[in-house]
Amino acid sequence: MKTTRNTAAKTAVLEVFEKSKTALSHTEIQKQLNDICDRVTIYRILDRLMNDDIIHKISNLDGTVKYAKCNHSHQRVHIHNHAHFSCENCHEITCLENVKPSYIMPHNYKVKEINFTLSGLCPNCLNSNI
Amino acid sequence: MKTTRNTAAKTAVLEVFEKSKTALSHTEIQKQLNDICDRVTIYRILDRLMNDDIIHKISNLDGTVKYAKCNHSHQRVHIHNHAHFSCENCHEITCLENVKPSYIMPHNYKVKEINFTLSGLCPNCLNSNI
DNA sequence: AATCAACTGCAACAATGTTGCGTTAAATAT
DNA sequence: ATATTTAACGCAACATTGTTGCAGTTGATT
Ligand SMILES: [Mn+2]
Ligand SMILES: [Mn+2]
Ligand SMILES: [Zn+2]
Ligand SMILES: [Zn+2]
Repeated sequence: MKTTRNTAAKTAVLEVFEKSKTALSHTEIQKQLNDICDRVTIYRILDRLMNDDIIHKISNLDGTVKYAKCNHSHQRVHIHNHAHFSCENCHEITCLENVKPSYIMPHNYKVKEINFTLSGLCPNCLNSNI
Repeated sequence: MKTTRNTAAKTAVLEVFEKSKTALSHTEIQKQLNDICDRVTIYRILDRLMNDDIIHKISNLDGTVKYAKCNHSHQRVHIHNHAHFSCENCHEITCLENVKPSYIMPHNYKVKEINFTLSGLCPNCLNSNI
């Protein structure tokens, strides 16, 4: 098995995730890193962090892709079954760790992963009533 | 209000949707159209059809975006609350019109749209046990 | 300190989607 | 039927996002 190394760039990316309360896109991460590494390197770090179940990917209806830290990496069986919220006003994406959809599937499908994203207005934008 | 016109290209795109049982990407549509129009035109037609609630967009975890016909355009209040299934083997995406997730949201969020995509193996690929 | 492979930077590329603008052709009125 | 209006089109040019190959670098281990 391939071992994974702790490089300066990887540590920096992890710090950015640690500081952020919302999910981040590749571009947002790059800006916060102030070009301490190449953008290709960021893509590769994100891939590794996903493989190691440290972050997870969130794909939004508008096509944007963001990443967020997993708050359950300690669990033996790692499963991302929580929902995400995408604000149509401020475009922030947050994990709703406690929102887990229930649903009934037709037979003959094998479900391995789910992606449940809700969009609308987040508490912040709702209060400043647009 | 801007009126919408029935052009040859738009009719051709609609026929492609009519024939297809699964959701289609922009590229798949372009191939089936045999270059009867420019690819930019297809993008613009898709935008119009979405505005008119004739098709809807499906955004997958792997970043691919597909479109499918709405089977409920007749309803007075048009809402896309059904799930979609994305097969990790054949990459086909199908509407699961009868699968509608139930969930409990925290207060202070205003939900306007949901995107619920499940992935795994579709009935076809499950039977030919990969 | 030497070794080894994971990691990086760079360049080059592919895929996807957008915009501006001059031209074409639906829909409507004459 | 013909003229008018403007939605829709083709084309070129561009932006963004993500991928790949390869030579060089650096983290971890011995
Ligand atoms: Mn998670
Ligand atoms: Mn629909
Ligand atoms: Zn917001
Ligand atoms: Zn399949």
